[in-house]
Amino acid sequence: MENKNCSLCLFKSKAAKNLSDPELKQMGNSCAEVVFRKGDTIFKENALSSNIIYLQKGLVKLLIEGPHQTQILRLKKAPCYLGLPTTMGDKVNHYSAVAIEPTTACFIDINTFKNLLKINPDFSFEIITELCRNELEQFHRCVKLIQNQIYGRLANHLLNLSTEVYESTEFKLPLTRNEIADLVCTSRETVSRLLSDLSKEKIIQVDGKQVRILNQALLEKISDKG
DNA sequence: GCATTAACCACAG
DNA sequence: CTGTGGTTAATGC
Repeated sequence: MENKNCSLCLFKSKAAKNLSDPELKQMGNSCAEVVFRKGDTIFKENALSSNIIYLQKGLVKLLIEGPHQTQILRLKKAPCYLGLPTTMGDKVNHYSAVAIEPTTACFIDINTFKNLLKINPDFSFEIITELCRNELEQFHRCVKLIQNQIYGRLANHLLNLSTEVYESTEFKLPLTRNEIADLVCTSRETVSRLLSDLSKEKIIQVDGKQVRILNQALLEKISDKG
């Protein structure tokens, strides 16, 4: 494994910007950069985990086995850390991560990471902030899934892709209809139907996986009231 | 009752 | 992998 020089990294996380040169060197010595193709598994549920993963580039889905089927927990876009809860919280992963676009990730040894948390409070502060933001997002998503109807949940996902992930009103769906269903908790058929309904209503334009949002205001309304 | 919502099944591109 | 149609169960006026 070749040692990385994290000081020179162009994709340094907000947290890592607080690390001193020696600390970055320490991280680089126990860190491996790995490139994943679309569909590659980054880490797997129930496998032993001894690394914190920092996503430099790319897009990832998090999956967990539910009682009936696989549940897509959420999408995560770089730059971000992956597997903090699952690596710090237990010895084995409680969920899997799969790249859904070409992705570059750094695997940081957990002991090195823990040590950096202990010796650099500014670094720790940023990590905690990221974790807290995540938890808030989870809470909102949870309530939305439970209380909104499917129209609202799907509209919410489309808006999320548009505003958070791609930052454009036009984008290519990174998931199949089936996966969208697993993410917003419905059936594949319903996703198909609702997408064509939204298209008939001129709220979005759909061509295969290509989507353009035509009426964002209305989509937001649907996402709220759902 | 009657309407709506959404899942499940089947079948065709 | 998708889109559609039929059927059906649950829920709400």
